[in-house]
Amino acid sequence: MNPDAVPTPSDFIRDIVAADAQAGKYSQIVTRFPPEPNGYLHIGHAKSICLNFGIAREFGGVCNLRMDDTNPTKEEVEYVESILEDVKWLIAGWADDRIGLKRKGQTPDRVVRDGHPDFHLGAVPRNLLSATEVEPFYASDYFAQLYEYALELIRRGRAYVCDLSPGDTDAYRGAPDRAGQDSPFRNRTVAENLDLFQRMKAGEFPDGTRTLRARIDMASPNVWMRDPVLYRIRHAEHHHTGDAWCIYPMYDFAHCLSDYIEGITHSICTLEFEVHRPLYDWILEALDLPRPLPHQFEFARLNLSYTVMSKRKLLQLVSEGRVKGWDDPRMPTISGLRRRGVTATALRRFAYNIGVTKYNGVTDVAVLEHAIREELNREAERRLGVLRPLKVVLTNYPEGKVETVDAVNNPENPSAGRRPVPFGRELYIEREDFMEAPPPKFFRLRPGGEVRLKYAYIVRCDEAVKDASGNIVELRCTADLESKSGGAHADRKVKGTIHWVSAAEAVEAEVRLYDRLFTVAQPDSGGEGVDFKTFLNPRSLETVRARVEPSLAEADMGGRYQFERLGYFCLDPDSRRGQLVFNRIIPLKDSWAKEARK
RNA sequence: UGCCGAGUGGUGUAACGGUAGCACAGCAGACUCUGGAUCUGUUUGUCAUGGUUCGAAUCCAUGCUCGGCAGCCA
Repeated sequence: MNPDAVPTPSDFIRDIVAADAQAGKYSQIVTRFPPEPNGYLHIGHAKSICLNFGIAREFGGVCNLRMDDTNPTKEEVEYVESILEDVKWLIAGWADDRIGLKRKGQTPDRVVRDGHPDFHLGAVPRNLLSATEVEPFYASDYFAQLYEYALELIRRGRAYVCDLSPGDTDAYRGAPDRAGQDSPFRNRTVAENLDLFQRMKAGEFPDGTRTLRARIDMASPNVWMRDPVLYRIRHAEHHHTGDAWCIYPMYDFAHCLSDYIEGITHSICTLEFEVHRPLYDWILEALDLPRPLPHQFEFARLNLSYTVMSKRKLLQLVSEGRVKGWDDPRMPTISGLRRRGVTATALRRFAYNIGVTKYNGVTDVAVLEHAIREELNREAERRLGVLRPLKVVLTNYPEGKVETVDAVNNPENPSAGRRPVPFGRELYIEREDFMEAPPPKFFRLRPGGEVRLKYAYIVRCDEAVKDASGNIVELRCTADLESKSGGAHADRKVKGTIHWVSAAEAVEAEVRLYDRLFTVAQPDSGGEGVDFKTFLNPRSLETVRARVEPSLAEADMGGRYQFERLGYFCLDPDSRRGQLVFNRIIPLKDSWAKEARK
């Protein structure tokens, strides 16, 4: 089954888009995904990507990828590149024909309507240009146009240059339940504002000495309407525009106008921007723009149990070395999940399953895990691998004899075929599949007990050999030579079946076993002054030397395998020729673990 | 204590005045050469109180609870 063959999603935002499309409000639906390149994308962004690109594909529209890069001091090209890669990976084969990009280096076209400036820059039609000729949109590509819009706002008496210091600006703003006070610079003349703003741009003033502010209402119950800052002075190098500018627009000013310039119809963001919506609309309306205005809609961001989602916290984990990098397989980043082996289709299915609402809840990470297993169970070929090897000698099996057993590649998909696996006198089995004094309902090997070796023989354990300190180092067993799988007398039933590898033929591999990064469901709700890192799981990564069946020596990067009875695994990029490194994507559900806890 | 928003089983989400459903999780069982998968059954819910209505999760009122907002961050 195609994992994307799910019913068309429905939610309150799609309802709005559908109604707008129905009413013929727009010639085309245009959404946008606007990350700030100040960190790596995480699974919360994946939710947003699935929403925005999903709407684009369902309504025959486009979703522009835009870098929201208006703050030079926090943004870097490394982040731009990772964002591009992550988005492309996540939408590949699904909505990659809907991504809105622009010609490299292109900036908005200038149109003058009724003497007022207007700018437009739409996405380049697909297949018109090759991948090397296009790039994402950048808010910073609109700095010149935004500057013109700012001048227009000043001319209309809707913006002014304010000389208040940052501290005074705060003080004048008042509090949520206390009106603010007008800035003493609020009533400067248009000419003076124009002059000052141009000089701000020219670099005449140091950082923090002046701002451009919207002239709205210092007594507004919505603090974002209390003459919000539109431009600040920052003599800083910008990753995309270099040193061309020393004034930079604020989010609220840049975002709505970027949306407008690109012809966005539905600007979908998260709940915390709800209080900014009046400002979003105010700016666009104050400019009296000639084309249809974009509208902002808000949905609840994703919160996942047992992890953290804020870029600030993820950055902290990276910079403090708590994880190996942004793409550490334990990270909820898209690159981390990708390296871990999680597929894009699983992420999309997850996004579909959780839905879109305005309720700010916490999604159980089990929902994600289920989406991952569901696909992998269907798709992944099975292999035999032993994570913690315990040697087994079949005392009645001829020395030096090697036979091959016939193993099923994927019981969920017969067309995946079968493969030969070597079998011999000396084997490794999983240490935890043997217990000297097992509890009830332990269906694996025990002294005197029998177990089926998957695809091979039923064996009985005769003796557990121990070293001087009492550790079990080897099991001596006898095989029922009549019981070989597929053989004439194979139908004898035993309660347990375990996996194994042939000692002589198995290859060694490093296997990285990942567990949740945090020990508590909500690490960032620890209460006052409790650092989320307190709850870091010290055992989130365990590395073992495993033995895996020889066919895995040819495992390919990007391949995903189920090691039978254990979980799903994929090759890590750290692998070298002859040095396999596997990541455990996710373990199989383990109902024995549950039983054992009782 | 100003403004904005949200409350449906353990979690997430449907039902748009007409049988409260789905998914995940849980539990019980069947089946199984993966204690996987699959199948069957099943526990648990409309924040509260009033009102409108033949009928309310849905409409109205009041209250309660939770989240967001006072960056020259986004």
